[in-house]
Amino acid sequence: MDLHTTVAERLAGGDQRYTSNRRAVVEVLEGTDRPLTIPEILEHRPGLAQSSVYRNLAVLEETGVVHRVHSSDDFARYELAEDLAGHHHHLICSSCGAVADFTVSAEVEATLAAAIESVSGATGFRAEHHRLDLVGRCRDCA
Amino acid sequence: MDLHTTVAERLAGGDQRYTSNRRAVVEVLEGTDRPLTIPEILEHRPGLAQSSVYRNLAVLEETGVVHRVHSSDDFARYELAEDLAGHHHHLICSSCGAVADFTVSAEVEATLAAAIESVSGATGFRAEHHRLDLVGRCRDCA
DNA sequence: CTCAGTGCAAAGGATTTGCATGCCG
DNA sequence: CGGCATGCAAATCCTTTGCACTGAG
Repeated sequence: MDLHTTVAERLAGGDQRYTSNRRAVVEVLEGTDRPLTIPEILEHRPGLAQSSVYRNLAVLEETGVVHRVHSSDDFARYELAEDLAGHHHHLICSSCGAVADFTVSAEVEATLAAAIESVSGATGFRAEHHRLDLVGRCRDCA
Repeated sequence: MDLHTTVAERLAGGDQRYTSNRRAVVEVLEGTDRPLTIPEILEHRPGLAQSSVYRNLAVLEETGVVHRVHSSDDFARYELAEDLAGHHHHLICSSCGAVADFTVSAEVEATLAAAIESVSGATGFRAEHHRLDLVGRCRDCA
């Protein structure tokens, strides 16, 4: 299924429109392999108003189209939701806040999933998903 | 080795003093099983000045005594560094931002460590540590 | 004495919101 | 037409900083 069709349907399910501004944001996120900050998104589409990007990302997050990532700096980062971009993890630079994607083998994921399952049952916490991040120094900051 | 002795030494190593305000912050973090926000720390020690807590937490973080945790809300949370409080993971509520601690078995940790090792080699990223978080709804928000 | 630490108040800065306008449905 | 989306600017709010004062060494 086409990404934009899926996004349009997901927005429609939340009584939201797939406007050109929202499509622009999705296209920017579609064309990258790491989460982007709002300033970075604005660099890709200089015509967009900052406040609209903030508002549209909020709508897209509520609708399950994008996902917000917190790093070590003051900027929130956004990426397409996992069911749209695939399950992956993040390398987070503790110095500059840069974030890159990476994946691990299916066996490791299975081990994780099993461990998480047992934790959920024991705590009354209803897990939606897990996050495995690597924190360290990126090549530039090393 | 006593916690406060260790903290004092670690601060001294960074040419910092272990003042009563800093000790108060460490004592609050010592007496909890989850990361705390600055407002929460101030509730435990109403006499402290907010700006001093911010500044002291910054010093304690640079010295490797405490660790900053980002959640889903706008508040940074702080806990004792892993080598002081033990390696653990976080349950993060996607609704209210609450954070709780949990641990997984040594086997799972070993699997993770091996997977992380291979990723580090492949990317030029120098990993300092990993973060495995569970995101979902806490009991109150479920 | 000296200088890091402290407290108060003011400033910073990412993010949010009010309001008038434009556009999709 | 009606209501959501948009853009600009102003407001929010966690966090940081300037500055004068205090206290430990």
